[in-house]
Amino acid sequence: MVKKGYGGTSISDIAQAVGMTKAGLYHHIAGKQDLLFQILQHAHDEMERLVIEPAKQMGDPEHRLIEITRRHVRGILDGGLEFTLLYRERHHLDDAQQETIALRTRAYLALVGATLQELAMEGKLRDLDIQIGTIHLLKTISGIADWYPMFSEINEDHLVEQTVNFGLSAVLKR
Amino acid sequence: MVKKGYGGTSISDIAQAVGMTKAGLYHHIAGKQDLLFQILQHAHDEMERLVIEPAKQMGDPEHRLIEITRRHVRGILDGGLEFTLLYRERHHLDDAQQETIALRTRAYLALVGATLQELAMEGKLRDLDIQIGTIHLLKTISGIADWYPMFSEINEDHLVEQTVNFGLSAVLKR
DNA sequence: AATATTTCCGAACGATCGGTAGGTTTTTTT
DNA sequence: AAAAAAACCTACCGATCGTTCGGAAATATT
Repeated sequence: MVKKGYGGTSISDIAQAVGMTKAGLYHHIAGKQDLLFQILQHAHDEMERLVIEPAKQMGDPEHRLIEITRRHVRGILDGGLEFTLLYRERHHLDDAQQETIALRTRAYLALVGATLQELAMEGKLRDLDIQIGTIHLLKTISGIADWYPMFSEINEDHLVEQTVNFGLSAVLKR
Repeated sequence: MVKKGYGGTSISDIAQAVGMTKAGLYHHIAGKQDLLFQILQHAHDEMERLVIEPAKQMGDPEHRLIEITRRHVRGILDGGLEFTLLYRERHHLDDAQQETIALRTRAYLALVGATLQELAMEGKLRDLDIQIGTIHLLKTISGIADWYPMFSEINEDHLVEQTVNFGLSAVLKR
């Protein structure tokens, strides 16, 4: 589904991938739409466990921003968050499900936004629009999931550090 | 198709959108797959006309980078390049078509990469991996198409300048 | 060993998919 | 005004879609 999209992936495809029949698979899922919802919920669960919670422990906003970037990129590379790619298929959900996902996404955005705000008050931030900076920062990170499979010769640790530097340089005075 | 994806958009949907029947539409297109190919080709045509050609006229690499960013973002906001979003549906094409699109994409990437290389030789570039920096830069820009519809209250000129600053700060010593 | 529960499958459903054949209407060319 | 070409439609094709049902295996519980 990551490769071929929601509409391009049939229930038969999924069933075959897990070594089952369609009917057998339907004993475990409530439907195709709900499967997508569960996947997105799981992705957010992992995001909170591996990125948000650890980051919230950090008092210093600069270190927090570095930690968020590092852990988020690492999460994508480890494949655990790769289905963040399915986030863009959220329009296939019903309104209530979309709202649930939107809330969790906005919470993550707010965390990064608040961190930039703190940095601004410490005088460490460049003269930039915090909202736009926040989104650009997160797009740079989440975008890795889009292109990294095509450039897999790049060393993972190297990519993590380069991304941290790229993001920090973009928003911090340095 | 931008909203619902290639697989999620039927020929009937498209026909209805242009006020025609399926059979009527088929008088103008060779098939669904070829329609996607033509759209991507057109997007690249526009990209070359509105972004690449003007940028190639500029001798100074810093001004060239600014021009590329400004024109690419402007192109997205003007909607003419919005279907860059369909770029991620390229796996629905056959191998030959995919290669054609990949070549044109790589050419754009190479233009930005070469510009960063020039900046490096002028000593204006930060200590960064040019390949990764290039991709991050272009992801920041093209990513706008993903989220701007959800934040359409942001002023367009403001977004353009903020994006130029974000990108330049990320890669240039300043 | 008997029973209950979970897991899975074969077969089929109505709906929709991309695509086509043949003919009618509209427009352009002469 | 006649002829040619382009635009468009109705009706249908086989294939596949998501989903369901009744029952068969397999597993767990007693």
